[in-house]
Amino acid sequence: MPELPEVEVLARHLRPVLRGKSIRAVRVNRAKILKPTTERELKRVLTGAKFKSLVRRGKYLLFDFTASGKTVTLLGHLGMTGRMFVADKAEPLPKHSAVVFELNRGVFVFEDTRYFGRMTLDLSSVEKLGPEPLDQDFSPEGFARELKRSRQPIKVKLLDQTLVAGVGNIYASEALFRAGISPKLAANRLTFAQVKKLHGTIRDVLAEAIDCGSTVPLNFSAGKSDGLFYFGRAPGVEDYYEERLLVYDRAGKPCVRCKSSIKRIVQAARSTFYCSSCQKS
DNA sequence: CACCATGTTCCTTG
DNA sequence: CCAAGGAACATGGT
Repeated sequence: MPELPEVEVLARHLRPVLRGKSIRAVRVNRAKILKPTTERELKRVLTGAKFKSLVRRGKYLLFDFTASGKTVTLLGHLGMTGRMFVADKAEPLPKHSAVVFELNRGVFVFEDTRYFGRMTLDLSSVEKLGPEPLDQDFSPEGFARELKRSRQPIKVKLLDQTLVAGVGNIYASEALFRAGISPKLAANRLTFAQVKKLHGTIRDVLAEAIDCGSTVPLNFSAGKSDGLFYFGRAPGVEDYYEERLLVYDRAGKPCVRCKSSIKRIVQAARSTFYCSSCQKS
């Protein structure tokens, strides 16, 4: 599920749901998710803690709690398949519930089929992140400066979270298509005009995804439909939202702009989708 | 059985 | 120290 927009939508959903909640008990079903925090440590620090606030940074969620006068921060990351939701205590937990926080009312569940996600007290990953793409400090000039230092293909470079935080495999392809830039172009070969264009399309594509996700009725309770989907993917909402992913997972389908066939290539062991006619350089 | 999947980190190589 | 490439992590869908 998770690139920046999905995580942002999740944060907006969770904030009011967690307001006023305290942690009665912590259950850990898969300690690997806590790394490098230990199960003991997590329980010691968070049992009895009261939820204060939630901030998204890149694809990470930072939960602040107050525990015996002090603030403790819990860092969450959804990995590839993670989900977080608050449900009634009586509801059956999904199969891969890695960590379950029992609240004064209900349970806060971190579920992750592939267990690539994180729920930890170690905040070091967040310190390495680049600027927030939707904030002012993400400037075309700074972006250009960083791109100049790399010879990697631009698509691969966009996945580097120290360059800009929150862009993932789907929106990287989408932003490049909108900018008309080839995913294979070396980062340091982009013209400043291209950098400015890409800077804009990154912001646009992420902002639109957030808007779109924010208006989808959300139901994060256990079960299949948790409401967090990419553009146009939510079952039952096709009627409301036009398909917004213009290239991702559209190999062989006609380009929305020029009708030529969308290509799939592999870069850094990940799929890249693009239009070889609209994205020549 | 084969291949694919929204992400990050660790290890190696240059 | 740095950039870059590749494997590893674990499970499920097609």
